[in-house]
Amino acid sequence: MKVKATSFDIAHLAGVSQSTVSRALRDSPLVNQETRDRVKAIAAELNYKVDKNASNLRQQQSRTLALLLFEDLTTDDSLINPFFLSMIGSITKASSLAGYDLLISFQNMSDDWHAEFEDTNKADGIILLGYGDFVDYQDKLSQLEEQQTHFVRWGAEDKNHPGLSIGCDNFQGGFDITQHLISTGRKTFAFVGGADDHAPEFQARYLGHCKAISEAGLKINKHYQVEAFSTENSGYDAAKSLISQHAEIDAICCASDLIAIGVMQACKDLGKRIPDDIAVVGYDNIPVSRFTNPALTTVAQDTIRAGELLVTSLLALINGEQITHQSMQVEVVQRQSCGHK
Amino acid sequence: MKVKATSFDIAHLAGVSQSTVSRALRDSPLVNQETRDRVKAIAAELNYKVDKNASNLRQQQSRTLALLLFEDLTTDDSLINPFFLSMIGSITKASSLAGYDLLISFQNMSDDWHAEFEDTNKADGIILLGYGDFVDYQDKLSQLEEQQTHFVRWGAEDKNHPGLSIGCDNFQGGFDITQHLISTGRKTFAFVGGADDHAPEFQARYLGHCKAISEAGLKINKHYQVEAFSTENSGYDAAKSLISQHAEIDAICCASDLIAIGVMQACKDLGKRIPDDIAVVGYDNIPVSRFTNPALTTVAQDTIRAGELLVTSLLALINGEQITHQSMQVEVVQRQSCGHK
DNA sequence: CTGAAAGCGCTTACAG
DNA sequence: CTGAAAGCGCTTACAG
Repeated sequence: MKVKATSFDIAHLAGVSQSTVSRALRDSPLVNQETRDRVKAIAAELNYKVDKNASNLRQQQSRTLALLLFEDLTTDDSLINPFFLSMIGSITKASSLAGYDLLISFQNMSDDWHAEFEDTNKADGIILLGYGDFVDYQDKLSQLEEQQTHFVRWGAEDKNHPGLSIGCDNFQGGFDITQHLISTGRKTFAFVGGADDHAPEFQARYLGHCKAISEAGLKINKHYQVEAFSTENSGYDAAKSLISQHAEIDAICCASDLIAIGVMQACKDLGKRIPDDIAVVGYDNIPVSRFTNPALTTVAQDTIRAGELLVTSLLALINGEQITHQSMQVEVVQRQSCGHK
Repeated sequence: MKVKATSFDIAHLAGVSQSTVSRALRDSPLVNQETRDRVKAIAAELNYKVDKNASNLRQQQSRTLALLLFEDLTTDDSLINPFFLSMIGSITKASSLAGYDLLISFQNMSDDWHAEFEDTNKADGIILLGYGDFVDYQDKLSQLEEQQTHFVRWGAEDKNHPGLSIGCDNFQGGFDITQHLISTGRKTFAFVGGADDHAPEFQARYLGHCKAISEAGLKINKHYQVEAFSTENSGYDAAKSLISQHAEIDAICCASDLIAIGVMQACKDLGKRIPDDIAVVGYDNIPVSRFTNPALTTVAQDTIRAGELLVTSLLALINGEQITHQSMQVEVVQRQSCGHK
């Protein structure tokens, strides 16, 4: 087994006290420059690294953030929503930039709530990501708040929901893309994705969608909204029955790109041409959306920015600053699936 | 600020010593059952959680694994290969099952090598994931080995490469899928994806591909192999020039599904029908491969199993057991892009 | 500018 | 079965 050097070993070799070693390594101005250099040189030579457990224990902080991902919909690991994966990437990057490590944990709603990361001093704060069932969620959030855990959540704001959330303007996104569809002459709109309060993000997109329709003087038909959670399969199944029952639909707004990919497949299997017979649009602008056939028109959320915002807000919270809900802009990305030329 | 209970607080309330509290909480048989229950009850009431920093420091272990992801190809966060995302999922699951937390870090090859996770006692071992440039990689691996860091790597085995690796049989995968293509009557094969020793996984797939071709008595044409790294764009660009120069090609094997998606797009843009004019097959069986149009024939790697294997092997290594390279089986998944009916 | 000392909150030999 | 004590490896007031 390898035996690690401690600050005492360095002190011994440098002929100074251990406290001086500790100060030198942390670049304390209290230490003579020459001493500092000498200590650092020896530390480098011994391949010395500060023991984080000791340092964290002493400082009562971990310089670590925990990212909890919820995805109750499925037990299949491969179905992680690519949008969240982008978020994982940007969150990881943002926390590393801030000098924090990132613990990650996938959880089912049904799981024991693993949010003891902060309680055990393994993390200074928690980021929550996921479109799990929001109603179940609520309780757990309250619990976190009660324990005075520092956390931020990606998602819709909700007056009566505890904690801080950062999210995109889902209502606006649903509105914008639907308006775009209307401007290209579509008349009969369907929406695939849950629109109840169990999935507030999807609901907001749906409400924006509806607003655009009524503003245009078109009719909203309740039967044209069908439930789906964010997987290709779920979208496929939902669209198949929807379209076969309602041949008059000429545009489908999907609550996510994953759903849209399934919906497009269903259209093809039913002999509907996209976009000639029917327009299909998504939401998220996941990487593959440019490569579907036809390329998917969708709503982009800036995941880079989102990751940064999540991390900086959480850090602010940890530092005791006052933070409020933030809503980010969205943008319609026009491709071919809507018939846009 | 919340003030956390310590084991001393519990000791006080339970009327026992702090050492007894510690033992009781760890379910030591040394402690009287009744005392144990009482201590636990009080701990639960105070919402007490063992301080991991203190506990880890004392035990000189962290019960944490670090997952390092390399992806040098791009600075765009959204382009994380979905295959790796599946792996992240299964690794997270496997480590949580083993009672370990998971630190995650995306790194560029150019980065300072962050593998001090183990040196700082933040992690007991490291899992390396990524198809970065293997030649650069090599040095860093040697360094890890020198420092006696515990690590396992996802990927091809390489005689002269340091450390333990777990991977799928890429050669066999390349062989099997090419053979399948041959059996459907294709004659002129191209391969899109790097085939040099900078990307040994891709290379192995290519070599398997070549073996199948020569075994069938067909001709291998060097010009039909073009470089690409694992993104849709890269595949698209590679295929566009390949196909326009060599109209005779009737089958393209891609080193990854992402590449294949780009290749399919290029085929379409050039007016080639898939699979009628040209067959396209991928590698990885990422979730979206079922939803491309036509659905992509590909090679499946069992990511669930891979994640488990990676974690259990690493833990064995940490426990000082002797471990050797493991190669997992692959399986051809037949869909429509190869012309299979 | 430097050192001796206390203490972060645990776990675990050691003694009874 | 239980307690007093040492110690994991740091950081940082305190004193000089």
